[in-house]
Amino acid sequence: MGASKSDFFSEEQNELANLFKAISHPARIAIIQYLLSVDTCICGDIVNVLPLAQPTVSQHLKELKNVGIIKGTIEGTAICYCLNPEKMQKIESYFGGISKELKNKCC
Amino acid sequence: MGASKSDFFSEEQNELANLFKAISHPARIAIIQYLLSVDTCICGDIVNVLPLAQPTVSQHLKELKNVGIIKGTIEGTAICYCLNPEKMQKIESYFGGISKELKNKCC
DNA sequence: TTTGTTTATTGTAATATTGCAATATAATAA
DNA sequence: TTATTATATTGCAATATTACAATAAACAAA
Repeated sequence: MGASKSDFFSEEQNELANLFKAISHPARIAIIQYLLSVDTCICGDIVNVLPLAQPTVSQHLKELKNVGIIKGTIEGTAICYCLNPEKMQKIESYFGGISKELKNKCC
Repeated sequence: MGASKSDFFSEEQNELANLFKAISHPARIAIIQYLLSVDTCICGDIVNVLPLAQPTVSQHLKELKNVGIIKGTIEGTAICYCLNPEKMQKIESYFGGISKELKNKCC
């Protein structure tokens, strides 16, 4: 058989996996970096920054939005995108927690 | 056409994407959690913990090893697996850096 | 209204991932 | 040597992801 036995794993494990899947593509990393590089939220021009067609970028943005990594607010014809600081901090904490636990061990 | 225009993205972007891809599967999250839950490195019994066949687990372990998230040392017939604290801290720092930068902005 | 602009959705082809049976490899024990 | 045990590799079928052309939807301006 193939792909994804997610039923056998916990909801938490699947959620974490989905979160990391959202940032497991170079185009989506590039989107995050671009949103970081500009001072404010950005309206519109994300498509022009990436070497991908508009529907593809739209899809990538959707995936980032689905897991809460970015937020988009409608601004007339355009949509303004922003990184979600809470989510970033949550991911940081997740790995911080792992690091902390690992300090009590040795290999 | 399909899948992966990685040539158009930077090496750093591809590396980050690959790192996160390694932890974007519930089985691999489960492996990380299991390695955290035991006090020492674990020799062997990872296969018994997961609802997957031995070759599948072996594959998942390989992917985690490839990006440096776990380390495996040969111990007689078995192999002892450990999480790599340096890698965990590096990921934590990555998101810490993002969080820090986001504090100077507002949406 | 029509036109232009921006983003989303649909459909589909190309590619990648997942899972496992079968098999191979490597090391130890008898 | 021949088991036995533990892990890795191969090959392949099932499924998921990626990319984009075509189209749709939503809104503003003329």
